[in-house]
Amino acid sequence: MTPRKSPDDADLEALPPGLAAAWGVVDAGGRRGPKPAHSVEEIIAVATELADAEGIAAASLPKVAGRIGVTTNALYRYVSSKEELVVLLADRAWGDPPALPDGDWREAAALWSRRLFERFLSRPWLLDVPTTVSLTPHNAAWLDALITVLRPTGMEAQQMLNCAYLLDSHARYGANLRRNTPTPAALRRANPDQQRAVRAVRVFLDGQLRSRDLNAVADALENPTFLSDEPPLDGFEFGLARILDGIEVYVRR
Amino acid sequence: MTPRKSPDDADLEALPPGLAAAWGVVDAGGRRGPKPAHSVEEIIAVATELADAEGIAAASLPKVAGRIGVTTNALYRYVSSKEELVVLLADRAWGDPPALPDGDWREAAALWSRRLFERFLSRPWLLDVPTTVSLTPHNAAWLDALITVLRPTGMEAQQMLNCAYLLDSHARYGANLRRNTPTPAALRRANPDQQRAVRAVRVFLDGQLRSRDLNAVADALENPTFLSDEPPLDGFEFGLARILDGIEVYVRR
DNA sequence: TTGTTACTGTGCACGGCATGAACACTTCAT
DNA sequence: ATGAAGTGTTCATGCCGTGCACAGTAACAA
Repeated sequence: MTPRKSPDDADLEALPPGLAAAWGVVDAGGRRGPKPAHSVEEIIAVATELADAEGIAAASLPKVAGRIGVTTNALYRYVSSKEELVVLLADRAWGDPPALPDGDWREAAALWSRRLFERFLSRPWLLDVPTTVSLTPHNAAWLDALITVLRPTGMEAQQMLNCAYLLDSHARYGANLRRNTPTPAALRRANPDQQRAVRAVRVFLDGQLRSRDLNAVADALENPTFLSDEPPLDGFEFGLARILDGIEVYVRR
Repeated sequence: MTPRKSPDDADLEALPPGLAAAWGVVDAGGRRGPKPAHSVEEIIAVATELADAEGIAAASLPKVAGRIGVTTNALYRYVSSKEELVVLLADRAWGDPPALPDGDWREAAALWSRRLFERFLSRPWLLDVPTTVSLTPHNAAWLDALITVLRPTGMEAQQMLNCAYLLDSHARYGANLRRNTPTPAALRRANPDQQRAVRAVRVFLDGQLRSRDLNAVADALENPTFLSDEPPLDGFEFGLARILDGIEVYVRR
């Protein structure tokens, strides 16, 4: 099931760090010596816990190792570098793509983007992972799911990819915005200090913007911005609708 | 010209690090003691050089200090933390927004997004700056420029902001993609090692994708992806056209 | 059985990073 | 002139990722 290194594979050395590992392609080594006491899976799981709890910076090698009960350097027996660990971490965090209805590409694409958005909301640290290695298994599975439902539109492969980029980009950006700007509801739930901080930023920015004649922005920021609580009006859904409309225009030639 | 701290300002302590500094709001301190031998401007300029040359990681406090000819800790007399420096760095890198034609909102918005895209291409490290502090002066000026040309569409302030987010998001994502995936032309210019690396990735991914029945993706990747060289066909322009179409549909109700 | 070999986890070490605290020195306000 | 405020340096701490030598262990070869 899991592909192994074989002579006809391209030179694995030339691949960016983590790529081969993410796809499960590793020279599985002989079986001499002590059995490893742990596993890459365990390491990823622990790192994920840490990242979930305190952000990506908390998933450092010393902290992961400490929680596993092992020296930092022992991790290098499982993972060739920090970067590789992060790639594996990110791939795992994507998880499996949702099942998409076929028949209505627009509805399917909307669902795809919403699910992705929610993924990013629930694992905000995923937004902090640099996206140098583009395609890893889970990641690719998401992409495949989307392209599959887009095919009936008759678009070319290129353009389907570009549509996927649009929807992915939007989900990321929206999730990032929401992370930095709590919704009114979340704000009401927040502690007084946080509420005061948010208010301070608003007041400060309004003052600065107006004093520099950036009134267009100041006006737009007056009522709390991106994500209101009601889905049909919030920024994510608005942008999603625009993107889908734009694609629809294109599909209808 | 430069606003100073005054008693009626909101509590500056509650603001995220760098925000107040970015807007030039600082308690300007007495004028006792030795004159500073350097300036925040100089520090930012040096840090920008370093970031331009070797990426954001090269703009570390020791390196900046070293190049200025001063101890690392001396920088703390000008900047209260690394984070603040990065915010200032990013704001400066945005630069001034382009002049936009009025009369045709669509053309203006397209121009805005293209210019932003180019900005990100020429300063890729800007994509690595976490966007926690959203609005800084240059940044806000860009936003203001766009909103100003969108106003004639009659959209509400909220929706204009959301459109700005769409265009910003697209520019960022596109620039990031291109950074990781050289265009065919750039690839031809690259050295043999890089060419081999890119080819290795392509071959590897194709193999992996097909062996997992992710053929939709594999097919889409067959011909080199996002950004071809000819503007009307590349991924950025495609996505931009979709977004603008989507906005146009909305504007025409 | 006895090496030999490959692999494990540990200990030690390094250099880089952001940042804090004490200090000597300089300049201006009083 | 004196003292407060502000400058840059020195010393220090605690993180981080990573390389290397080592002792131990388990499978294979003789």
